[in-house]
Amino acid sequence: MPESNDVERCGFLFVHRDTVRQVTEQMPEDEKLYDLAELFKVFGDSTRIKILYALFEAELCVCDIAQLLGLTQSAVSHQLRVLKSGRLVKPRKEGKTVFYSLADEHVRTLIAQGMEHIEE
Amino acid sequence: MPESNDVERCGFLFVHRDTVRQVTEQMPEDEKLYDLAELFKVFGDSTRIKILYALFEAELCVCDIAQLLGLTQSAVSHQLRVLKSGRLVKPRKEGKTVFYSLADEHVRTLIAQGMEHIEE
DNA sequence: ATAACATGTGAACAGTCATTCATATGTTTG
DNA sequence: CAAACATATGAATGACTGTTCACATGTTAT
Repeated sequence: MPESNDVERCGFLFVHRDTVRQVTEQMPEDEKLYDLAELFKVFGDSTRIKILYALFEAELCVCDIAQLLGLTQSAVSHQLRVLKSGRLVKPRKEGKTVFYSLADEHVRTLIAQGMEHIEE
Repeated sequence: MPESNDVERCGFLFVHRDTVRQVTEQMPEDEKLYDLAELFKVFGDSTRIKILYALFEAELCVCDIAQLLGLTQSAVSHQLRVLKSGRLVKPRKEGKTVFYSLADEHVRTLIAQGMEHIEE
């Protein structure tokens, strides 16, 4: 943690005090920023992205996802846990099998937006 | 890496061969999925999110960002490098100081979409 | 009840990452 | 040129993460 005394100063901020105020007023609370970073962290793994893409088309059980993507059942289960705790997918239990599907439409929009940035 | 012989099979995929086809046809190439994950990884850190939020309001130099967010100059510089290589911010050199600003509007949209998901 | 099956989970390991510290690069000023 | 300043960078460290392996849990069928 840096000193609270402003050891570092380049002089620009003193000229634009209103900018400082705007930034600090607009900035969300630390907890929200942390949560936001956590959300993006969930998208930040190619295995999880693959799983989400698979669920774009249809509800699938753990075993299906594993086969379809060439992954271990255990790996898929671990990642579904992460996706579930991020509220990106939701489970539906039917006997001994569990079907997963996208939790809401934000998932599609976010991934689509990301793809746009990649492909520009 | 799992066996190519399908050791694991739960039987559901055989019933819906068209679903398998849909998923595999719709799935982007591995490289694109990897790049997409890389992009989200850049958003997946609260320090970088803070920096982006600060740049929402105004173009800022490294020193300004450090002061404004209570971070080390070195830490900010390292993170700006990550943000720059992800094409989320762009630099503008003016003498010895370097001003950074958002690279395009996707940044705002993506963060806004993420916030929506958090706050729902 | 026992066996077969689908999924969940904990420990362990290797790889990745953010921060700090020291220092280098490049620019302006005296 | 030398000193001051803004920024960049490389190495080191501690923390976190994804996968694998072994096994536990819970369900269905015989």
